[in-house]
Amino acid sequence: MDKNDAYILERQVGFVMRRAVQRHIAIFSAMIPEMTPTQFAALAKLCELGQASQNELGRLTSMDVATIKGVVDRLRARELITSAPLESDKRRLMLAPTRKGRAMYRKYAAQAAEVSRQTLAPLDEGEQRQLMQLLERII
Amino acid sequence: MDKNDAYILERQVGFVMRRAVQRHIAIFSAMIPEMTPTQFAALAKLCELGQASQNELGRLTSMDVATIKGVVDRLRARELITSAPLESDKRRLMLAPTRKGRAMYRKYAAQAAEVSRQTLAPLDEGEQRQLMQLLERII
DNA sequence: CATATTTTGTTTGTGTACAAATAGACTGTG
DNA sequence: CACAGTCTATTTGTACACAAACAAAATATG
Repeated sequence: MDKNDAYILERQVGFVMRRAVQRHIAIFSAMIPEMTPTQFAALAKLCELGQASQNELGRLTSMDVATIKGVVDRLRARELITSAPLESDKRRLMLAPTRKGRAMYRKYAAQAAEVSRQTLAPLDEGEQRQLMQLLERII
Repeated sequence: MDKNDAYILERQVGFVMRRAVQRHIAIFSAMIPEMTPTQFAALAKLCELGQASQNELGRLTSMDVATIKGVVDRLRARELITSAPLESDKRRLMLAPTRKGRAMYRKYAAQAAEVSRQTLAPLDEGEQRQLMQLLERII
């Protein structure tokens, strides 16, 4: 293999993104030890929607069926959301935030925004916008 | 909460990066179903080094002690690497790729590079460089 | 030299993440 | 209406990822 096409782990997008996500999660759990980024994402989306089926919530938060089930189970165990089968479509499990869940969301929304700011802190504003736009295009 | 500081999940770096990583992993496992990105990373780094202790390999691939142990166990189970306690320092577990492991690495190195290309394919060359540089700065 | 500290590795527990198989409920089409 | 196909949710199994607690070995320091 030539020097020019050597596989250099540190220069692969996947590796760099993985490390960036690791740092982000570390910042998140330092700022908000009460819940994980995934749990907060699901709670936030459900608060935004008011209610949603488990499947719907999974799609909107990019979690597959098995993953969203686990997240929902844990949020429900902590009484942050409720779930009930839908009368008009018995396949679907309708979810809604509890009062406690909405309070939790309100309490941490500002902190969660701050997590994003800290994650991007090494960059100036223009670079932050750039990074976000580039990332959105490789999704 | 004001409209301007509403928490919009889709605009948070963490969420966007998580989705980008998901897409990357999907591309990887389509191109290289034989092993995971993590396993390939560990194998690639070990092939580059020739040998390394488990801890060392973990640090260089950004995996914590528990994670690297699992990855090493699976690579060893497939006889892609060997491990042996070091005589001069009995705490350390020295790892080295087997012939089979090196062959596996050689076989897939080009494909792994192609995974990175496909992940970045929506961007032109300048944008790809930009994204990589920005990501490296938020690690 | 003795012991406090650090380093390396293991174990356990929790939480994503995804594939594949299953079951029940709905929808569309003949 | 019947039934094939689709949708929703669950279950199981595998694989990261990290925290915390532990043990053994090495190193540092007094």
